Amino acid sequence: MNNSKVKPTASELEILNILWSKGPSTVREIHEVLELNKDAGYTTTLKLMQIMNEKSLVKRDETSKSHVYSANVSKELMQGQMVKGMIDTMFNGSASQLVMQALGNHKADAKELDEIRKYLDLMDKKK
Amino acid sequence: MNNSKVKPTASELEILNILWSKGPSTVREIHEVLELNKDAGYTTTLKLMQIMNEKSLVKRDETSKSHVYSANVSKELMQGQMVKGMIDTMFNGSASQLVMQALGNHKADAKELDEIRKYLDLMDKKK
DNA sequence: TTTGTCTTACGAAATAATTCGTAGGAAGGA
DNA sequence: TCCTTCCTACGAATTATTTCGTAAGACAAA
Repeated sequence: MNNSKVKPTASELEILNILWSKGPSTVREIHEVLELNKDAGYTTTLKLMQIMNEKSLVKRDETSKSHVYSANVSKELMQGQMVKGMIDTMFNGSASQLVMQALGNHKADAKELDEIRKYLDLMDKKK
Repeated sequence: MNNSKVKPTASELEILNILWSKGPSTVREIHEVLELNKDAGYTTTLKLMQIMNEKSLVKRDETSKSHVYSANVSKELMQGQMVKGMIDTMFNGSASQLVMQALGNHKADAKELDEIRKYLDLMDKKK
């Protein structure tokens, strides 16, 4: 039940991303997706997922012969952790600095900008 | 002169941060700052900075006995790289998703929100 | 000059992360 | 049953990162 502050490595994050988008999956299924972008052996993927299980990043259902893994941390939580880490180490603790950097370099389209504006208004009203 | 896409490790990033805020410094000076937060030997810091020099993350002036190091990548560039990496790996390529996550969890104060709004307007006008 | 202090360079140990080979068991078809 | 295929577990090799011990030179004070 200990779960706070686990930092996934880059490889682990790739796997989590697949689990978040596909939902519960076997090692084989995950591996097939990974293979599209990089090449690694099947047992490499397996091992990685076993380690993630030990770390409680994922949980697994051992009912059937092929274990079924699912993410044990939410994408939102992990996003939050990572954004916070980034703000702390690279933006002197200022969320808005990060926001401006993000907007500056990756021109969101008009629709996106609008969403953000709405979001800002929403936050104002909450006060 | 090859410099694109160097990824600093966590330790290297700590050093870069110090260089960015203090400007050109000797190993001794950097080490003294690092010591405030963690404990590591002097030669550890030295080695790290030598490696960073090889990677061209920093450059050094060997004129005096104590070499003087300075950052060889701008903070803004590195912030950009890292934000981009984050957007790509964790936010499906959407900058605004990251922005909202950042705003959601780290309530920027009213003044900050205002800055962001101004920034958004600015971007609109640019179009 | 001799000694103590500070510096760099170098190599290698310690630790962390990734990769893979091999063994053994389950399941299905011939 | 016997063979082939697929699965897990495990241990160890490989690679990356961090840490530090030691040597050698510069320099200044005694």
